[in-house]
Amino acid sequence: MQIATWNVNSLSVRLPQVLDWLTQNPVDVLCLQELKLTEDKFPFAALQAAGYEAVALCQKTYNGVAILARSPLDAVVRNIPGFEDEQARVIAATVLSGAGPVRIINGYFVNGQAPGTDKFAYKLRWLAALHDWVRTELAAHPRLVVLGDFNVAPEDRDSYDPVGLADTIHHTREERAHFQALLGLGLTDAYRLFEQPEKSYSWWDYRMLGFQKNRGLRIDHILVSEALRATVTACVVDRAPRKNPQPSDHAPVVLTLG
DNA sequence: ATGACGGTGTGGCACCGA
Repeated sequence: MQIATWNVNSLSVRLPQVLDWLTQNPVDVLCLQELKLTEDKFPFAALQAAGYEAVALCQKTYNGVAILARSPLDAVVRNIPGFEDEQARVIAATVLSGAGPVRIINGYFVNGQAPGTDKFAYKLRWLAALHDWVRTELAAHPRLVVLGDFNVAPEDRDSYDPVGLADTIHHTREERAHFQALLGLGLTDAYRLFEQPEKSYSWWDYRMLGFQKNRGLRIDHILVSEALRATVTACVVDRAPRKNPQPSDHAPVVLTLG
């Protein structure tokens, strides 16, 4: 079973690339972030023609998340229960697999702009609410995957310039503590279960030849619960779509379960 | 210190992302 995450930075613009990628990478589940469209514009028909059902939480212009799957999606939850939020950032669903159901929580985590801003305070509140909700989800669904654009570089090796960017957004102690708190619930960063290339990232700035110079951050993550951990056989970043014309600034991350 | 690039909206630029 393969489960992938990809921040597409506008599904309207990137739909042809998503369909092309799915043809080359027929994963069982693809989780998308930054759809930037309303539900009436969501391409349900095109995805269904490609073999995928979809559930989405949409918002005009900003945010928006979706789960695409080859098998039926069940028990859908939109946003964090009990956390008032005007922004469309989370969708959860259960997918069936041969080995049993897998619970998926797909998040477009708050960016946070800069420490000290209202947006940063919102990011920390949002992360705290997510943590509490993930604990209850994990209790109900032992086979759990939490994935998406976390907007956190968990460690110095996840940043092209950990010294120059120390204590700036994605690199702060508070954000990293929240990431560690998620791991503390019994989740594992699947990417780090394996030897990976040095300086491997999932996002590169559009400006200043960021991708060509590999000035990036690893901020897109896939966390797996204890019950799934032993079944993980691979986790990779697929840099190929970042080389497309008109690419998203993020690359997909792909998890393989044995 | 700033902006660089790209997407969206009802625009002639501003806002946002990371």
